Amino acid sequence: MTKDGWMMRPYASALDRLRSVGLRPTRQRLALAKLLFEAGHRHVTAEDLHKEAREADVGVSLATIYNTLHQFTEAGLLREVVVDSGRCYFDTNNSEHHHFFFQDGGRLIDIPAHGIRVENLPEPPGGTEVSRVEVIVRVAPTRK
Amino acid sequence: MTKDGWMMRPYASALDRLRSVGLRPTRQRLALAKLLFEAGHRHVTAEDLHKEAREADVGVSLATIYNTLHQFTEAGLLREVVVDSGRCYFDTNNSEHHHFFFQDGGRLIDIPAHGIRVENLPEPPGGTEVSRVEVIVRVAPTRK
DNA sequence: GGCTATTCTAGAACAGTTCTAAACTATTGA
DNA sequence: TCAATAGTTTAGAACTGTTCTAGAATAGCC
Repeated sequence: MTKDGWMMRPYASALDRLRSVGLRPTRQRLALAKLLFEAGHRHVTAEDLHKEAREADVGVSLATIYNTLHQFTEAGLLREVVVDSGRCYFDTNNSEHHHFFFQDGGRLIDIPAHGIRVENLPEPPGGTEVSRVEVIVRVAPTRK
Repeated sequence: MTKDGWMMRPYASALDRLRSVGLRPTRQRLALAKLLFEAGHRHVTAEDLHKEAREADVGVSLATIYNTLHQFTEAGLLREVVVDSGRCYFDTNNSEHHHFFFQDGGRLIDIPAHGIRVENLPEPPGGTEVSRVEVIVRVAPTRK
């Protein structure tokens, strides 16, 4: 009942990813990177990831989940998406894009950048510069 | 040092507003409506409003602030704006528009709807309909 | 191996929000 | 006018998601 079921270099790309941003590849960070990045683009909350880690028999404390998510975000591996006060989503897709957000259920879906065109943006207020333009399309079940 | 400094019908429009959405005009709701709507467009958090109420010598509990903000939102008098996980803003401008958000300090500024054009929006996922399109332009102090 | 800086952890602390049950108040209608 | 009653307010407890803390564990280096 241990870590030996895993193949020889299961963390290869996770390892590279960590190295590339200068984060020491610890057991926990490797496991989380693997969960986060080896399954296509994802939107996870800290709790989601914690649960997944537990299910994958990876011992990681919640505090470490938070630390890691923030370190990854700071390093540019993740992007924080705010759509819901009181819950924080992290997006493994760090290329330019936007989101559909399901009001109920709280699910997020990517909209590729070319799927939306924002035009005619006014100048940012004096002394500031734009750090990101975020479009959130809130959707709800069709009522009829 | 009391409520007698106020002119004869200080709540006239607040009253109308409450009546128009079918909310019983209580002392607290009238006072909050006055604070919210008689000073141009505003973005407030529950705490902000609570503080203002205290400063205006209006006795209102925090629970009532929350109740009222939600009732007003439900009634369409306010709009909830999510830009920051763990803090909730309410916007007294319920016409179509978007926002600049100052990352530091957490200040919000309206961008009139005609100041931004969102085009080329993809269809919402099956079974859902768009309930709102929100554009948040995050800005930070120019660093040089 | 041993040393040191970094990382991890459990649990406490914290912030913002919601809940609860009891007290209060506006409205109705006799 | 005065109850009756349905809606509202309140203090404080509870809850949720997140951050902090201080000690234990670990990675990287000699």
